[in-house]
Amino acid sequence: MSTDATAARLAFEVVKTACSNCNLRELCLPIGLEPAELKKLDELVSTRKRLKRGDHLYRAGQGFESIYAVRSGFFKTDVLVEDGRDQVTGFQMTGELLGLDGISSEVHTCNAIALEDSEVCAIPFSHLEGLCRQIQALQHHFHKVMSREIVRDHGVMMLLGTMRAEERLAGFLLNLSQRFKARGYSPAEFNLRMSRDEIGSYLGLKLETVSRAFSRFQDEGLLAVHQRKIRILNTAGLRKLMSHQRS
Amino acid sequence: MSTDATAARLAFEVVKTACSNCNLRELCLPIGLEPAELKKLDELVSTRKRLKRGDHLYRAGQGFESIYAVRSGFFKTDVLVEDGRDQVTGFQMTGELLGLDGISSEVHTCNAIALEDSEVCAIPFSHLEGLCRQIQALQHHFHKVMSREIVRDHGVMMLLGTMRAEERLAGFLLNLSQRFKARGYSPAEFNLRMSRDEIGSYLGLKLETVSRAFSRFQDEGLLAVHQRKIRILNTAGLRKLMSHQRS
DNA sequence: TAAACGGGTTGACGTGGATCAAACGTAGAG
DNA sequence: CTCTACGTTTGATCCACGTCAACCCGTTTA
Repeated sequence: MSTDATAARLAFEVVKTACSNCNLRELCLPIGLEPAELKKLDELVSTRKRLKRGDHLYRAGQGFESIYAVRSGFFKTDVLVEDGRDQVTGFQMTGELLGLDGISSEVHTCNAIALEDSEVCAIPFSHLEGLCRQIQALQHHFHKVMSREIVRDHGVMMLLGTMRAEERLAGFLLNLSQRFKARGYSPAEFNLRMSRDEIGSYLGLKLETVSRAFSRFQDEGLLAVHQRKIRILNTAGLRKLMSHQRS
Repeated sequence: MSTDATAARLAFEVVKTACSNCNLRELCLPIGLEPAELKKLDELVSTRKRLKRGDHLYRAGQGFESIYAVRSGFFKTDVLVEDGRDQVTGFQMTGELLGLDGISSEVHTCNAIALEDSEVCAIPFSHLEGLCRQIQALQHHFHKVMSREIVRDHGVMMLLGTMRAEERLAGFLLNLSQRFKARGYSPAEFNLRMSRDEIGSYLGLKLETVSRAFSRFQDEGLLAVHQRKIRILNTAGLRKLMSHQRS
């Protein structure tokens, strides 16, 4: 890329963002702040970044400086091991934070990849820590967000450790549904942004198994599946399927 | 329990603890603090709690107030779902923190159970947050600890999602070995504090599978196993086993 | 309009680990 | 010292999911 083009692109990317105007403030960090505090946060979140589908937001091994809030779009995070194994560790949508794993060692431990054209707010971490020392509500909220990530991970461990294929997929779909709902979208009808292979990687299954489970759900009238377009026809049925203990 | 006995027990339990004298300070929170700061921390960590093998430190659903640092002993955390499923989400040893999952919703989301007679320091969380606002080094360290927990969970997800039984057990043993080493114990010879069933639950395997994997490791000369006493004979072999990608 | 391509579906078959069952320590209790 | 109990080991069998392979479908490229 030429220097000119880079400059132009940067000029385009570095957009002044205002948390105080952002319609995500209930999902993201600024929840429950006073106007004066919000203003401080505005100064903190200085840059927005646009990414095209397939772009890396960051890569494993890269130095950690900022966490990111998804403003629009959809991401996945994955870890790869030298022996070729890889695992999708999460999917992130609007209002969710990316990069918390990098705090521990000052280095990102996974890759974050846009699954569609997306926009994120970069939050320089040392600034965030500074502000957390000033604003108790922000500090507490940030701690809650990190803790929620730990709880979420425990849920995934549960899923991977104790559930069979159809239960895992049902759990995954119900989780997505609920997150879409929380963002004002239909909980019953949505487009998957990820491939069967990526779902499989997240759920510890092969893509063929994921595909078969989709087909079976459709046969049983739980879902209408058309490529990546999903319509949930029987939420209760999916939920019941998940709680069928084995043994 | 009679009121007298309770009072006596409480009197016994509420021991003044001094972080500044604690030999764990490299593992726990106080790393890299100034003497004056350490003194403040001393005031924060007011109580120590003793637990007998099998005691619950806290239970899922219980209100969250404090996080705990393991001073001595060994713990497991597990989540149970109403349908009867349960999963061990982690094992904690000296210097490690318990209860971070409770921050998100002010309620503990898992059970913490002592696997041997143990002692913990209770750290009232709101006090900790207060101190984090005053002491930058403590704040940063705490954030690192939370982030490390997230990274650890990703590792477990990797293990559960992509590894086969022997690889999981090898990974588990190497992890334990490394943690014992970091605490000044032999990395090659240690006692497991948990049953085969608990290992299995953590690794997403049945106890029989764990037992068979132990036997095979012993046959192959990688380990000497005598009940819960483990001696690692070939660390490199275990490590190699783990990086044998499949497919 | 065809050809190439990537993602998805479906079928046939193999296998790793679950399940079921029995026997074997080792540790407390009487 | 025996009895009982619990955790562990080991064997035989089963099955859910992985593997391999063919085919389909929608999209992009020539």
